[in-house]
Amino acid sequence: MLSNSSKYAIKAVLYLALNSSEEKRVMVKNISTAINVPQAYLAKLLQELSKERIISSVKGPKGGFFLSSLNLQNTLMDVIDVIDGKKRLNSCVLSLEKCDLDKPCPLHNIISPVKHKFIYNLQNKTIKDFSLEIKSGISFLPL
Amino acid sequence: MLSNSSKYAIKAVLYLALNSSEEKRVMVKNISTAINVPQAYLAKLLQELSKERIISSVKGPKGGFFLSSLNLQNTLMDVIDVIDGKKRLNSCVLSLEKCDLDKPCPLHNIISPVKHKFIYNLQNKTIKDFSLEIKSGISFLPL
DNA sequence: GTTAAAACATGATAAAAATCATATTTAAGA
DNA sequence: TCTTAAATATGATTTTTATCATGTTTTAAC
Repeated sequence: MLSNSSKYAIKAVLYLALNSSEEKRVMVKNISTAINVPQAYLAKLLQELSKERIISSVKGPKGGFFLSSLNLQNTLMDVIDVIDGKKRLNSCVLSLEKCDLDKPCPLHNIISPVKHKFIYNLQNKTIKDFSLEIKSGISFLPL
Repeated sequence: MLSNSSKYAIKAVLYLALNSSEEKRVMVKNISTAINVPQAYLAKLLQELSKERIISSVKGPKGGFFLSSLNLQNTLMDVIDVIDGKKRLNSCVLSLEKCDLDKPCPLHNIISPVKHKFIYNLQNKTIKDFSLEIKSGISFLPL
């Protein structure tokens, strides 16, 4: 469903949503220990996200990664799209090309409703929305 | 969520449910072309399922794979367990160890309800149930 | 301007998943 | 009993994913 890379990227982005700002940049090292993801690997992921303007960064001393208020308007689907590409999430559980409402595969009806809700949320809730939920104790970011 | 291997295995088992019987065995070659999966790879998967008694087989000429009436009582979860192991489906979307009802991760509430429904169906509907649904036109097995 | 701290770029390695190949065993049928 | 058709067993190869390593560029602070 989601690649490891996407999971890492989501965790990192949510971490930044909670712990960074224009003025308070965070460096890979700190993010990686906080969310428990190998540093060099995470660095690569963050660079991709940065290149696609999903997150922000500044080089040099006192530099690091952060989310601008514009970045906070992105969705987790934007993150996933950059890391996994668009196809992965949208394909049928059994990877059947021809599976659709008219000719649903045997697992379609079981999984379809959840998946749509899942995708709907991923592409409609902003990163800011998620961070607010975490701040208010509705959800959590354990390691 | 499901590995490619599991998807292949599920397709093969459902194919057998519809097209085989104690007397009418089907050989890998025919299954593989029917469900569009590489023959040698599928052979390996079927052998694992056979060893675990999820499906039945006889060697030699006129041999092949089939589902006994006992086999038809198995569930797709049995298939998945053999191919992917038990952990894969049950883990959190973000692979967070500590994600649970008490401390749900940000995606937990979005995906949890229907995932449970999915898993419930996988382990409670028999392969026979699925084949009946296909026979009655409720669901389909395209390629 | 020199130094140092950070992201950025690129590529090498390792591990896992998917795929292919080949020899062995079993059983039917002549 | 011999041949042949099938599954079975085993392992090699390829591809993808995950991980590691190292050099380059940018920028703050002195």
